[in-house]
Order: sequence, then C-alpha cells, then structure tokens
Amino acid sequence: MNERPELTRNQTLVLSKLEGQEGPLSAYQLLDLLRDDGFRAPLQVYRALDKLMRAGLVHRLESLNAFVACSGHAHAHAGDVTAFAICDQCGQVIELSDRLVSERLDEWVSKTGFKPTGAVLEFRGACAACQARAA
Amino acid sequence: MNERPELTRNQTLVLSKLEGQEGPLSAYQLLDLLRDDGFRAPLQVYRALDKLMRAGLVHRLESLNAFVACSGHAHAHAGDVTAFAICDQCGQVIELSDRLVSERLDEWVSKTGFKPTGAVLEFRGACAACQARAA
DNA sequence: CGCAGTTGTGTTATTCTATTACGTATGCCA
DNA sequence: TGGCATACGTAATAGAATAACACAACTGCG
Ligand SMILES: [Zn+2]
Ligand SMILES: [Zn+2]
Ligand SMILES: [Zn+2]
Ligand SMILES: [Zn+2]
Repeated sequence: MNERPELTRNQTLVLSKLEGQEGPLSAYQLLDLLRDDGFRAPLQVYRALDKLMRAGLVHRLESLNAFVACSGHAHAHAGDVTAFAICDQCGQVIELSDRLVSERLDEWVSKTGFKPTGAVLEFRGACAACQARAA
Repeated sequence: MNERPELTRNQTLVLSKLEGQEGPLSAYQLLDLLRDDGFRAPLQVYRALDKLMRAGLVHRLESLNAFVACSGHAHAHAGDVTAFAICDQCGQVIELSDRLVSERLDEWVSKTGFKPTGAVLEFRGACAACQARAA
C-alpha cells in the first residue's frame, strides 16, 4: 500500500532519531540531536519531516508541536483516522486506529452537514504503566 | 454549573472580540484588534485567554494555534468531550458535544489501559455552506 | 548531447507563537 | 496592619515555522 519511498540521507537521519525514541520529539530537539550529523538549520529538519509525514512514516502531534515515528503495524491506517493517546507522565504515545470508530466519528460529524477531510484526535492522560506506578 | 465568573476589563475585551467574530483568532490577531483599547503586549492577551479558557468561555484550537469563543448552548459540555469541525474554506468553526460519543471514545481509548483526562478532537474539512458554494 | 523540470540541499533572515522575569497595584481577610 | 491571592504593565527571551535565494543531482526528452 504505502511502499517505503527512497529516503535521502537527511530523511533517514531524522527518521532514525524518531524511531530510537520512546516519545515524541520537537523539530528543534531533532535539530540538536542531529548537529553532529551536519544539521545546521531548522529547515533541514522540517523538510525531512514534511516528506516523512507525507509518506506516512511520521506523525505530527498538534497538541505538543512535536513529531513521532509511526508505530502502525504493517502500516494499518489506510484511510482510517489515527488517534493518539499521549501519556502526560512518561511521554509515551500509543497509536490507535480502528475502522469502525473512524466510520462512527465520520457519521457523527457529517450529521451537521460538515464534510471532514482530516482529523486531529489526541487524548491526554496516563498510560497503563504510569497508573500502576502511581497506585 | 459553570457560573460566569467576574471578568476583568482585559478579559471582557478579549472575550468580546472573540464573540464578535465568525471564526477563530490567534493571540496576536487579538492583540492587534485590542491596540486601541490599550493592549501593548502578548501577555495581556494570553493571560486573559488563560482565564477565559479555564472558565470554559473560550476554546483553543490546537491545529490552528488560535482561539474561539465557546458556542455551547447553555454551556452544555460538562464533562463531555467537545469536538470542533473547522472549515478550511471559510474558517467557521462548529462545536460538537455528545454524551454518547464521549462515552464510546473513552471506552475505545481505555481498552488499551490508557486513562484519558482530556482530548483534542478537531476535524478539518468543508462546512455545508462551502460545499454548496463549490457545487 | 543539450536542456528543462523536479527534488533535495544549505544558509540567512524573518515571522509567528508563547513564556519568563520583574515590578506594581488592588482587594480580601486574619 | 500585614500577608496572600489575583490582576496588570513592560521588556526580554524562548520556541516553532516559514520565506527567499542559490546551488547540486537526477530524470526524461528532443
Ligand atoms: Zn501511524
Ligand atoms: Zn506513562
Ligand atoms: Zn464550548
Ligand atoms: Zn465553510
């Protein structure tokens, strides 16, 4: 479905930093992590992120102004909305995708006459591990 | 439920600008609109917005970095999640709130063990009027 | 081959968004 | 009166994203 396109050096570097990370990273955090690899300006990061997002390999978290590597198994979300559960304690992000939920949400919103083309669905709270830790 | 607290002059000014507007406004747009009323610095806007958001009178749209006056009738959303349908053509924002949808979403997310305390739900697309106009 | 079109790059500067820090004023209540 | 909470004004700074310009590499094509 979403064949991994050829990635350039910069794109590969950005993606690998995101993949080697539990939680999301901001563009400027990425920049700092990539200084040793020759990155000098924000635009180098943003351009790579842009490509990676269009390829579906990276997601942007609007409520954090940060980016995370896609964790969808075999790249599940084809057309379905993707939701994110962001733990405010440990920063971990869980990616959720479900055909049925997508359809129900679409239906709900469409009732108003609105025709959605995209959605931002981000839940904030505590992941299972952090709840256990707090108990 | 959410009795309107006493609002100060600055808070009243910010709220009235938002209420007299079809779509959302950024903090800096608000600042510009309020120069004649003596506003000089972003912080004056942000502080007022902060209070207004905590009072539930204003919402922040994460995907736009902008703010909109609450349009909930009689202040419906007490505990329920609020979703926003943002028209990318005309900028109008529709506020959606539904007990059943809230519960279903909560259920869905909770299945992973995640315990949500808040949510950002923003749909992008075209409102009914703009679809008609495009047809 | 020569050349246009596309994509990626590097650099600088600028814009837009949000917060920190510091000082002041005001009302409330012990 | 003194302490506390809330709001205010201003300046400086941090953080996020884009605009503008120039160059390199690759592709497809006449
Ligand atoms: Zn994904
Ligand atoms: Zn956690
Ligand atoms: Zn509302
Ligand atoms: Zn519209």
